[in-house]
Amino acid sequence: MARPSTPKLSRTVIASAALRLVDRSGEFTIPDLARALHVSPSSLYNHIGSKADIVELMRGQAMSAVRLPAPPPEPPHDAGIPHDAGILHDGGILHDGDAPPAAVDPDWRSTLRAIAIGYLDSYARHPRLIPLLTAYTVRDATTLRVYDAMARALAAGGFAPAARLRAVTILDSFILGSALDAAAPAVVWEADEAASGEFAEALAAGLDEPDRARRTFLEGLDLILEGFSAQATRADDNGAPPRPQVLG
Amino acid sequence: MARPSTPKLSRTVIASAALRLVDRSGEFTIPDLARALHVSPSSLYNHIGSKADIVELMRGQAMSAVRLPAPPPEPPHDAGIPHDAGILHDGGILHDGDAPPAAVDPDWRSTLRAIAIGYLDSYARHPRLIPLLTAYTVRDATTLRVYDAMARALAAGGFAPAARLRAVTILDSFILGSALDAAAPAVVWEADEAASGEFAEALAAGLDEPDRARRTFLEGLDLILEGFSAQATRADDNGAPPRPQVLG
DNA sequence: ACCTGAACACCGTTCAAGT
DNA sequence: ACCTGAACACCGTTCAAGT
Repeated sequence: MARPSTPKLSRTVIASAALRLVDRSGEFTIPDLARALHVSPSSLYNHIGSKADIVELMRGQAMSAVRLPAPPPEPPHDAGIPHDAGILHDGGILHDGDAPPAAVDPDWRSTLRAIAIGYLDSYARHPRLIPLLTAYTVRDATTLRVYDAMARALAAGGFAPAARLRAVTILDSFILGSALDAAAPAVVWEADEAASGEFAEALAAGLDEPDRARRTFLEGLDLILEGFSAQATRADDNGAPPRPQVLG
Repeated sequence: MARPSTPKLSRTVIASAALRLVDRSGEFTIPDLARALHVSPSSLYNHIGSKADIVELMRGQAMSAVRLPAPPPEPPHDAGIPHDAGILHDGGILHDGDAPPAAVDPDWRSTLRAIAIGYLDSYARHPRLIPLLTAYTVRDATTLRVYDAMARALAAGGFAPAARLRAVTILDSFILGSALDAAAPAVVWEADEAASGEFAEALAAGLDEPDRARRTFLEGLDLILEGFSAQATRADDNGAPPRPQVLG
């Protein structure tokens, strides 16, 4: 049986099987993967170029679960579309009501927050994948979509391009770092190390709090978002006329 | 020449050579490492247990460069520290004052900032090492020292144990994430992907700003520290005696 | 176009043998 | 105690051969 009439493999099927192996054991090898797919190792190379390729496929699969607010419908430049698009609300700041041109999201902060949480949750669903992702630069289109959604929300909040890049980077760094922390408990406390001290005390008090990683993430996220709001307001006070601008 | 009178290897020498390989190429193999040390591969196993062992040694070596504020001189428990008992409560958890805050650091925020920057810089000196570190849980004593220094500064700022753990975790996550971002540019922008949009605009504006990664890190760090200060002040207002407040 | 088996270069680790 | 060479099981990748 050399070539089956209907292909046994596809990039999607390979990525799913690899992700299952990683979820279970934290790693995967080509022979393992081939075995899980009832296929010979060399068969995989009809669909992928290298093992690193498979890692990128897994990244895409994990990220495709992030739900994003609908991007603005790309209006032709004469459109006076009443903007209310699929934006998430959970009670935040309101900006004054004169309608500026581009993407208007009066609740940009809640939008940003929802994206960040969805982004973290996608990682959290596959904790053991995360270390594998850190070795490579992102080329995955799905992940870029997430970045773009964050950038859009920030633009709506008045962040100029350079400030926007810094803000996305700050969020991305914090999210990835938090995912790593959640994946492997950051520290193994070994009794003989130093059983006293302010950090030991902190560990004793908080380490087995249920949902610790996620609650800590939310606290940090809100700290950062609060800072962004302050930046936006400050730029506002400086008198940027129609739209608040956080300057580069 | 089986056993030389003076050993050719040591854990330190192995770690240094491995770190040099990683700095140069982003990876290391046992044969490569042996070659760099003019030694046979099997010789290494007289000093280390496994390849993962070497990674931990490299982590320790990288972290040993972090300069920390001197820890308090461990006073005997009758020491007459004038304790102004400014323990504050956090989220309803009341910490009574039977153990006075050991170190009174009126400038806890600057201290924390200095530690965080030193921590990031240690990573930044060995960017290609970072991905290798994410696969393992920290057991390295040097790294624990850094956590402890951060916890001490936070305690001086009035953070109760549980809040202290959350704050250390937030900082650690952000620092590691930032180091990863600095190590590999977070995104390769490929022209055919989507050459327009708010994120593309941001990349165009800011991607080749000199020192981008570090400046972005500092901005995020100050955002987080500002948030910590606000938390401390808020807890203060809830009825604890006033504490010195440092503005950044 | 897609699967297979054989083959290759390479890796991490072990171990008996040497001093 | 510490280095060596030989050996082992295993890995990622290639490729001619089959349909």
